[in-house]
Amino acid sequence: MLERKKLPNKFTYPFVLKACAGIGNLNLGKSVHGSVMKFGFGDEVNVQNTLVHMYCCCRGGEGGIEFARKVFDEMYKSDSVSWSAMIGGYVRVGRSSDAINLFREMQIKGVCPDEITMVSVLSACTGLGALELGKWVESYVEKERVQKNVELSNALIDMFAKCGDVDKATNLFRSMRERNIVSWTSVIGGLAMHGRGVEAVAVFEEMVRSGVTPDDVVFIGLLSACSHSGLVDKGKGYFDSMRKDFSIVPKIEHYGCMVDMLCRAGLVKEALKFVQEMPIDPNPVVWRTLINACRAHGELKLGEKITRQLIRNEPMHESNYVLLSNIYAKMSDWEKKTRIREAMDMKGMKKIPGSTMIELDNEIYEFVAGDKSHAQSKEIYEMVDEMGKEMKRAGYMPTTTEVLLDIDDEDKEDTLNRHSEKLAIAFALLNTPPGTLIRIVKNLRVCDDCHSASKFISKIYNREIVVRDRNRFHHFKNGLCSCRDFW
DNA sequence: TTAGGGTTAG
Repeated sequence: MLERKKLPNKFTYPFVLKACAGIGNLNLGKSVHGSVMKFGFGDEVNVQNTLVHMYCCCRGGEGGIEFARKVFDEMYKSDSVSWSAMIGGYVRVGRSSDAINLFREMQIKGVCPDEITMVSVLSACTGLGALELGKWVESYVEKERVQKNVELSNALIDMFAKCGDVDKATNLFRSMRERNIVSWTSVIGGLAMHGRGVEAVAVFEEMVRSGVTPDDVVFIGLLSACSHSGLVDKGKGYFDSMRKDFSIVPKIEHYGCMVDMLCRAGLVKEALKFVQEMPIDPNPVVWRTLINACRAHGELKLGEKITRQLIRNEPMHESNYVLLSNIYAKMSDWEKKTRIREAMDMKGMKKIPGSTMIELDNEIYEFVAGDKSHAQSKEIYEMVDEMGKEMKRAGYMPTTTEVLLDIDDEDKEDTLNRHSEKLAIAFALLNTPPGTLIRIVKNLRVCDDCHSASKFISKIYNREIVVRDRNRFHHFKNGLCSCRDFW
């Protein structure tokens, strides 16, 4: 009897391509794409949509996102699924601006977005830290009556929290009729980022009381909340409770939170002991947390030793060199610092340039250190000078040990004044009415000097300044910061 | 009976 050969049909490929997406192997995906063409399913919109999604999920070589865009651009007919797949793809690889631009194109083309599209667009706003844009998306959802399901509400909570308006995030959470563990996690994590640990703990307790079983992710948010608010004893208690009361085995992220918690509290030695006694291997993130604490709390020799070991294990990770360079700067050991710089140059590594973003009148402005590209550049630098004078009159001392260059103090001060954060604040002071809140978003952590300067500026100019840095928020008000100088 | 989405340390 002849064996009947089964041929793939148009329902087969979405399955297979989805599996490829899960594996994330570009070459495998390409070969399935070849098969799609061979069997004549290259014009099926459903198959094309999954191809776009598959390529968006693939790494390797030059990355799959450009292949995805090629398939997407060549589609004869596209629907909201195609656009969502492509927009979501950009978000996943961190290309939030491209995601937003594609959404604008979608509107011009007249393709109607649905709730899934809007979730990705909100994630893009979150990635950029663009609150005004996020608010616009929210009003669009209301106006166009996009179905507001749990996922979309969760995306809104996350967006508001990570774009700086955690009160709005909390209110939204309160108004939800149906919540799931992600909703709770988003609001707890959001409060954590803003240093509102006591409230985060209260929300967690409320969650448990209401019968929702915590998972490992919500514990990351909870422990990070304790860490950012200096609640060391509470944090230790919850860490033990994970295993004891909820049978959750702590993962490296939970250990990371504990190390961070001890470090922020200045308990560097205890943190080191904790790391040495951990039942799982510490990863580079844990070591870097410890190293940064060594620098901040003056344990410079210990920090140097750990960093040297880390560089031996991870020689191509640039932030390790930056950490070591920061330690030498604090030791005022310019010779060793220069050698680190040279080692980085030889390996072709560069420090990531710091940048600061600010939204004004529906535009996004970005500043880098020493930026002269802005039309208002002259006024901005005049404003920076004026700010410097006012701050000094109020008692501000530039933190010149932060500057990683072997130059004299006056030049160091000039370098500090050109930090992107100060340029963005000057720009905001020039262009917004007195008393208005200033929101800025940084790609790196805020430096000691900008942190100190922001406190002075909030008082002198009577402005609340909300800064999102790489890890968390700082709310500067009347000369104080919500992080209570733990960061 | 197929395709796109939300939370995760520093």
